[in-house]
Parts: sequence; structure tokens; C-alpha cells
Amino acid sequence: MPQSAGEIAILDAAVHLFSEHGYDGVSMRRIAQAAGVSKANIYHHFDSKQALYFAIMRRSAEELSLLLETLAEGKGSFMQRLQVFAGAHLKHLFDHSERVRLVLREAFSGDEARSRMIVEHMVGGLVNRLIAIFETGQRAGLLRKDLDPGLCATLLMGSDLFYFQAYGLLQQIPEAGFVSNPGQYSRQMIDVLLNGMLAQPADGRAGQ
Amino acid sequence: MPQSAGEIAILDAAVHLFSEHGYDGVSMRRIAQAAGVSKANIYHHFDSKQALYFAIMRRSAEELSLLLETLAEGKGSFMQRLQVFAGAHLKHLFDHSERVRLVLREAFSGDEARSRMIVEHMVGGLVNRLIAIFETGQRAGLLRKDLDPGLCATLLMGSDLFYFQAYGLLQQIPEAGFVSNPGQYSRQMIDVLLNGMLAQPADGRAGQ
DNA sequence: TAACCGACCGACCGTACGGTCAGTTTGCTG
DNA sequence: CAGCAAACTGACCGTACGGTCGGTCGGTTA
Repeated sequence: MPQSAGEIAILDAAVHLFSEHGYDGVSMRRIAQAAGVSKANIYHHFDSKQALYFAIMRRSAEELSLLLETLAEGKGSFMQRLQVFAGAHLKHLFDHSERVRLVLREAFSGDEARSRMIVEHMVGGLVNRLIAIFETGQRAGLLRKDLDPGLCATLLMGSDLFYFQAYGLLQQIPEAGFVSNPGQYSRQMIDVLLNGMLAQPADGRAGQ
Repeated sequence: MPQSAGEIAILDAAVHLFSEHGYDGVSMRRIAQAAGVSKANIYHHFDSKQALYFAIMRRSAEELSLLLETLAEGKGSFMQRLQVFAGAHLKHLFDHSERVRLVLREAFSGDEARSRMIVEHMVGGLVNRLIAIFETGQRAGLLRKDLDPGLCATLLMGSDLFYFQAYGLLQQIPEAGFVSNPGQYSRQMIDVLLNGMLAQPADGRAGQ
């Protein structure tokens, strides 16, 4: 995968612009200008606008899923693993916000083919691993048996993802003072969820 | 607010198309064709593409916030009100999915001015009312005092919103069998959250 | 040094875009 | 039925779009 300086500049500019304005909101001229190259040069490196977009999507999906791999590998007790995962997952979202936004837009676009690709290449494995963790906890008697493990996984990841998506919006609600502190949100969020899911509520609540 | 049959057709077509493809993904020609009128006729009723889009956004925001008003007016105990609200809110999202998608896209766009408008005209009042409910529960000793009421409100609304957004994607994960049943999701979700938030876990868990 | 190659560019093509305008149809009112 | 405003249309405008093409240039290889 040989990459010239120009090609890297093109990819960087395209990621930034597509992430902010979406596929239809960005023209090849604008990408070329932002990358400091000619429009024709983009077509030397990529067959079409769609091909450039797909290349970015594929790269982003690979990078993100690779990073997510490590998140689910946590050691320690059932609760510790989930606490660490939730915090790390939220940090991961903010640390790679551009690529996350890019993939999220595609995932929630409603297009079946696109979301299937994202499930296969990204969230599928992660969700399955999360579900497995919850099932283990259920069998071990730590987790309430009347809950669907898939629902638990959805609730955990969804709470992080929604917070990430709504972060800018939440900051404009004066009554929601907690929003500027992702760490505090993550701690309280996982505390509520685990207390609600566990067979018997934990004694030491994270609090504050 | 006089509306001819043509204007209504234009608005309906525009809502449908903008909701599915976003502002940049829809042309005036396409709207005109879908509405069965000439492109020039759209410009007779609306000053510009932006004006048409804003008119739709304002109408959608008004309609949705009006419907949401009634949701928070529930009577009964603390828990009952929240249970009913969560279920009704989720149903509300699916019943008006086109307009919801339209507003959500704008809300999460990252543009500060746009999300501020949405907060002021829509979610602001609802979130405040939800927060007030949680504060009441906290003062009454029903709710854990170490939780931020704003976080509780975010978690409740966010769980519904994320499920709505991810519905199409979740259906492609074979292990997540619960997804085709919003009612079941809502029941288990609110059950987990309330059990995690309450000062002492409820005896009768919703289960199944 | 000649042949070659990938990186890169300016100019151009056909098309679709948002928007305008002169003019026709329609439906209501005096 | 005359008059008039609102509803509506087809043809058109300038611009920006995605994409193509012929060609330049610097570095490697034989």
C-alpha cells in the first residue's frame, strides 16, 4: 500500500470534510483545495468520489475495530471489566471523533447494505463479545437472569454512543451541568446500569 | 397559514426526501417531481431551498414538541410516570420516524447554532421537566441522592433515542433477538435503569 | 542517455444544480 | 362576465458538479 505525501494529504482532508459535512456536502474541488493538490490528482489516486469515500470508510472501520478489539480484552472481575470497558469506550469515541462520526453517519443512514457492512466489519464482533461477557455473568449468577444479554450490551454501548453524539447539544442545556465531564458521566452511567442489572445491588456505589 | 393542495404535496415530498437523504442529498427538481408539481411552483410558495428546509424543520419541531408535551404530563407514582413516559416516548419516535430523523440529523450535526435552536424549541423543555421529575423523586427519598438528575434524564431519553437510531442496524445482529420488539426493549430498559437509580431496588421486577 | 513510470497539473466536457421570469390557467368576487 | 390575485408552468441563466485528457516533471533503471 504505497502512499505518496499527496495521497495522505488527500485522505486526511477527505476524512475531515466528509466527517463534518457528509458525502453530498463535500465536492472534489473542496477536497483538492484543502489537501493542497489538483482535482485531477485525486483521480490519479482514486477512481471516483465513491471510491475515495469507500477507501476512507474501510480504513476508518479497520482502525476503529482494531482499537475496539483491545477494549474488550480487559481482565479482572465481571464488574471491573465492564467499568473499564465503558470508560475506555467513551474515551475512544472522543479521541477518534472524526472517524467515529463518519462511521456513525453511515451506520444510522437507514441503508440496509451499508449498515450490514458496518455490522460485519465493526460492531458485530464487539457486540458479540459484550453479549458473551453478559452471558458469562448471567451463568455465574452475578447478573439478573430475566434480562436479555443483547439488551444489556445495547444499553451499555448505546449510552456511550448517545452521550458522544449529543455532547454538543447537551452542553447547551444549562440544567445538565454534568455534561462537560465525560469521565463523571461514564462512572455514574455504568454505576446505574450495573446496579440495575446485577442480581443483587453492589454495596459500594461509585457515587459523586 | 393558507395552504393549497400543491403546497401540501411539496411539504410532504420534501419531508420524506430530506428525512431520508439529508439537505445536500435532495435537489429541488427531485422534490418537484415527487410532489407532482413544477420546480418553479416550489419557488412560488418558498423563497429558496433553505427557506423550504427551515419551514419543514420548524413545523416538525413544533409538531414533535407539542406531542412530547403530553408525554411528560403522566399521572401516578414516580415509577409509573417514568415507565409510561419511556414507553410512550419510544412509540412516539417510531410513529413519527420521518420527522424525528429530520430533527435528529440537525440536532447531532455539530453546528452550534442549529442545535441551540433545537434545544430552545424542543428538547429543552422536555429535559427540564424530566429533570424536575427526577429531582422530586430524589427529594422524596425514592431516588439515590448521589446521582445527577440531568444524567438520569439523559440516560432515559438517550436509551430510547439510541434504540430508535440503531434499530435497522441492530436487526442485522443475529444474537440480538430482542430488537424486533420495541415494547419488550422499553420494558426491560426502564426496568434496568429504575432498579439502578432507585434508593432501594423494586421488589416486582418487570422481567421477561 | 534513453526509456520509462508514477505524481501531478490546467483546461476542458456534459450535466445537474439553485434560482428567475414571462406568461398561462384557475377560481373567486364585484 | 370582467377583473384580479393566486397557483402554476416551460424555458432559460450562470455556476458548480463529477469526471476526462493531454501533457509536464523528477526520479529510477537498463
